[in-house]
Amino acid sequence: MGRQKIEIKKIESEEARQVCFSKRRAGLFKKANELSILCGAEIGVIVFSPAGKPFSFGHPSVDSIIDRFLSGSPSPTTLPSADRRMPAAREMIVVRELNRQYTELAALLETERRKKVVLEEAVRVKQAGEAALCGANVEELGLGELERLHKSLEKLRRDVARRADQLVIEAAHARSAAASRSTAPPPFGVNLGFGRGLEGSMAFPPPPPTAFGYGRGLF
Amino acid sequence: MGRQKIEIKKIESEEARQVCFSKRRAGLFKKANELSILCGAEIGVIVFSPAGKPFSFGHPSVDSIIDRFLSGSPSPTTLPSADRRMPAAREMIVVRELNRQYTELAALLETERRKKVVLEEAVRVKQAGEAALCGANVEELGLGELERLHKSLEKLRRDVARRADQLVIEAAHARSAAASRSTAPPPFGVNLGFGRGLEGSMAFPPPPPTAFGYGRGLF
DNA sequence: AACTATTTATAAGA
DNA sequence: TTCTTATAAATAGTT
Repeated sequence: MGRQKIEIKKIESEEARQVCFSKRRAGLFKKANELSILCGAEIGVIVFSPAGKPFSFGHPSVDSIIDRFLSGSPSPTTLPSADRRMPAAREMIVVRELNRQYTELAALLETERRKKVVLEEAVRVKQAGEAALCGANVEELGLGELERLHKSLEKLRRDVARRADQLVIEAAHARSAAASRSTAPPPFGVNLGFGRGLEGSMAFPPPPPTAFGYGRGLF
Repeated sequence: MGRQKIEIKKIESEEARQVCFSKRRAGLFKKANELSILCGAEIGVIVFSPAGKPFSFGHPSVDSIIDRFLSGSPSPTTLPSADRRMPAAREMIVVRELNRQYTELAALLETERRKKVVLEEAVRVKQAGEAALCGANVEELGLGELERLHKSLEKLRRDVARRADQLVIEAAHARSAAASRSTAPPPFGVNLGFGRGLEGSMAFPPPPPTAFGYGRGLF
């Protein structure tokens, strides 16, 4: 829906995928909100981004929707009753092992990501700085080159300043960075992240007056 | 969206409301499906019609989404409500979910590592070129180095601006950028003995065998 | 993040 | 409910 029709298949470009995800998630939540208001329906939407970050929309709240759904449906997915005998011992060990590996991997990933950021910065600085640092021969440059160099230097200067700030911050929060990673402020009344207690119905500007049984009560 | 614009407020006519609900529910599910495919996101949508009838869409399945959402949220209020049903089966689901997350993380880590390799290569190339050009060694971009670089860049920028004012045009100085190359993707595979993370069950298009995955048709 | 050319979704009507 | 159609919305690609 835009400049060109696209095929509905996985977007390969990571960046494009992220952009598309943000746009369409917003669109999806808007649609859900409109449906709940227009038709007095109760709706819950949960989305995990490709990176695994959870987003949710709920009217009146995601949890109330989930509760209603679970209590109303006798869980059809559960496997045949084949493992009711010895659940605890072995299972617990496995769970713990999985948890351990998970944590380990997560830490590793975090480390790699930090390294990557530094490397990316290094590449950028080198790219732009190469000409600058080695350009003791400014006197030889023409006007066009000078203008271009000037622009890139402005940008580089900002980048470097930002990078310096980042390093200071990273140094301070290197340890706690893995745990709390909230980045975006709540666009509208939806949950961003795992935090509880902030969800609810007030999804868009006009909080639905609701004359249909469910209030905006958070339940 | 149609013959005329409508205000987003509750539709009074019962019939019109029902029609609108059907159309928009279909639209919402379609959007959810597209998002899950395009962006590789996991999505669950639950809708209760004004009459109280439940509809759901899930990729890979509503239940897996709910489970992931609940297990990811250390909430004292939500976990109990979902946990009071089938303890044994839930354990299994948790294990599967952990395994799924593990696999996902491993893939993510692999992606990051590959990127890092490419970046390292780029840095090496740049380093060689730079050393050849001016002998400067900026490999370790610590905070101190960045500060110095920042200062020198500011100065250089001023010099350039001044230089531009003189409008001295001389011979152009062309310099081609260093090329970057990609490296071979090393294999990566870790998995415990637990089959697949998820039983791609009632999903939308992926598992074509089963009927269309949305709607649980209770009541 | 903002902008548009297009594609989609959908409100009415049949 | 389903189909059609005029029009409002969403959004892909671009900047």
